[in-house]
Amino acid sequence: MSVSIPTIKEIAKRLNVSVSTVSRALSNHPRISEKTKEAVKELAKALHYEPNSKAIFFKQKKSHVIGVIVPLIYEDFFSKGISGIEAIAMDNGYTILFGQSYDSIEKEKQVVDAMKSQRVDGVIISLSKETNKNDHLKVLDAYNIPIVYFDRVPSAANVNKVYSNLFDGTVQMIEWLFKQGRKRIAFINGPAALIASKERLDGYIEGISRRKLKVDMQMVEQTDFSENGTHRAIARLLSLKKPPDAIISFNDYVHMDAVKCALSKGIKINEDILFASYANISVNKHTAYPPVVSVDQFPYKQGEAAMKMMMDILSHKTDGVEQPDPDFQNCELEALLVFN
Amino acid sequence: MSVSIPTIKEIAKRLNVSVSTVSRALSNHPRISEKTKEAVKELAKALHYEPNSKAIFFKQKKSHVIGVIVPLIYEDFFSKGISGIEAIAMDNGYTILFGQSYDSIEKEKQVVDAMKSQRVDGVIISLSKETNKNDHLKVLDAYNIPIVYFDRVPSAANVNKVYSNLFDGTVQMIEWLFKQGRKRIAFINGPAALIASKERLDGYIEGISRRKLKVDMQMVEQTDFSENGTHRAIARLLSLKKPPDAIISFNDYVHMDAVKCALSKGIKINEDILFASYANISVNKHTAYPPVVSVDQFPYKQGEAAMKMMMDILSHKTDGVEQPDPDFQNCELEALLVFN
DNA sequence: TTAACCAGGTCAATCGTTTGCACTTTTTTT
DNA sequence: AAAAAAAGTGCAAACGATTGACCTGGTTAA
Repeated sequence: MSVSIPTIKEIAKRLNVSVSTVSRALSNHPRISEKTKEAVKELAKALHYEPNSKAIFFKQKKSHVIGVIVPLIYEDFFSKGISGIEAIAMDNGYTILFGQSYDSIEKEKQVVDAMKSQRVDGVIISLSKETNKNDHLKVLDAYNIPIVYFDRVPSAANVNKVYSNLFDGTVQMIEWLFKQGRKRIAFINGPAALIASKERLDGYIEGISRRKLKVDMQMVEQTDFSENGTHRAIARLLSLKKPPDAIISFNDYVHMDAVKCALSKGIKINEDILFASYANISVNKHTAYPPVVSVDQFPYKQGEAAMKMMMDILSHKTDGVEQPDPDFQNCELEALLVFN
Repeated sequence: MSVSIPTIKEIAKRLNVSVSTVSRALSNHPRISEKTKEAVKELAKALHYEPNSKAIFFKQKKSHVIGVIVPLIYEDFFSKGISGIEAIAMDNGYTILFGQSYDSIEKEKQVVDAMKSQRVDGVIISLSKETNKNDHLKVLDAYNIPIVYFDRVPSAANVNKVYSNLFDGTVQMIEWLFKQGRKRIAFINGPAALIASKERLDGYIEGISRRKLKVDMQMVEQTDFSENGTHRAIARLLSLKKPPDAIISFNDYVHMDAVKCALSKGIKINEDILFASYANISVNKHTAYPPVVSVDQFPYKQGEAAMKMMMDILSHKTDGVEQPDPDFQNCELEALLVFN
């Protein structure tokens, strides 16, 4: 089975040259003659030599590994985000070290520590729910590990971040619903504590106001994301004297629960009431009642953008030297409407 | 910003002892006096010293990193599997290096190479679709990197693998449907080339036969997983003189498409026809028409089992020494019925 | 008294690779 | 033909931590 793994030493010995010559030959150093280079490369290939990245990265203080931390990988949004991150990483010869926070700060810290101890070159993170602080990530500073925040970003300005503009997307969605002739647009928001809720609500208010209509808070409900919570919200909306003719759900899960409840009350989905949502799961196209319109945040693209930003930061890092004035990057992607 | 990262050397210098003393003090070596140990540990804490795993792993030829390769992370099944893997890894001080094959052998090779070059301690892999060979993983042997196959396992016996028994699960599902009084049970299978299709079909045939009924291949349809493919299958089943009173779909995606189509033909879901499926997505509980019964493969548990197996293999690996007779582990988990 | 022993350390090699510097040969320039 | 430049290599240190072998000074047993 496992014969000893070939090293640069082995090649040097067999060719009767020094290890430094081999090292330089393999990296195409100009001071090495073509003849020697060829001999070395040939033998390297014959032995299936592969540089030991552990040793190299140890020496160069680089790992070519990026840590990626998300709250929950089985949320479609994040798994797609990771895919985008991974694609760009691969293209650049980087690999991904992976961790989940399960929306717990405690776990998040733990994962961050693991990443630190593995000496990743950088960390891309989507903060755990309800967190917009990033103190527990300060430890990475000491190790000079850059951080790119992704989607769930801290509010502070002095960080690198990639996120999408839900505000504009929401305004657009309402504009579109108006164009379909809907005037009583209801909104099932998430818990008020979430930044994501505030963003959406602000967009909702702006969208409604822009049409010179007054905002009716009767039309704004709230859910804790449980099926019951959503059912209560829907039930109240449907029991209004003037029930809505369009309902925007916080996300696709809420949307599905909303539809389920509305169906049971005999509502004709997307006829009596148009259902809209924020796209975050991909099964919609398979379900019987997808939302007619969604605000899509393009998680894959966001992932790509985050990794590109990371690559950029890493390439500008003057190795080992103190950064005089780190420029923080801010990438706001547009959220767009998609129709089913 | 980044002051230099503390090393063992730094501690030694400040305490005027040798690096070896520091190293031993930190690892609680009996030869070091309590006094020295305490002094060292105290300073280490004060400086926020953290061992450089790159250096350690380089020296010890261990990385404490496990490579995990799955076809598609945004398939619920795999993201849950990864979560299970990650949980056990965390508990054991391991981290996960992550890669997707996108069901392409080419990509799979690429990822395997990346893992190899990162010198992971082991690889857990779910093979890309339609592959049950593992030749391209042989390269890992040369580096003595153990492999645990997960869910999509090769048919060869001399490998470590974890998978679930779909055959039994399918038989059980049919038994249950019979108990509900259903006698005309149809089955929408996947492409014949897939092992997963064969497993299910075998279970189906066994389940039907066990009730001393003859298997009617009219009741077995096939889909290529496209919405149209599934619609065609459903359409044909519904147009039979004796249409089915139960339909088992290959998976939840197929199930949703099937329901969508059946609805449009006026079928009362789960009344006229009971719908069953193989659980692989978690949104089912939110959808309006979940399958009444599913065969669940418990991906999270499978992930845990795979990682535990890996830990076991790693702990039995007599470091550096040639393994005389590697014992291959085989873990077949039971797939169980779940009801909605 | 002297060898034997022990506690508590230190030394130095090692892992695989990179890289600045020094050292030979050539080749070129004067 | 001598000096200078260029080309091609080798030496050895370095990265951070581990570890077997080797000191040192004191206590104990013979």
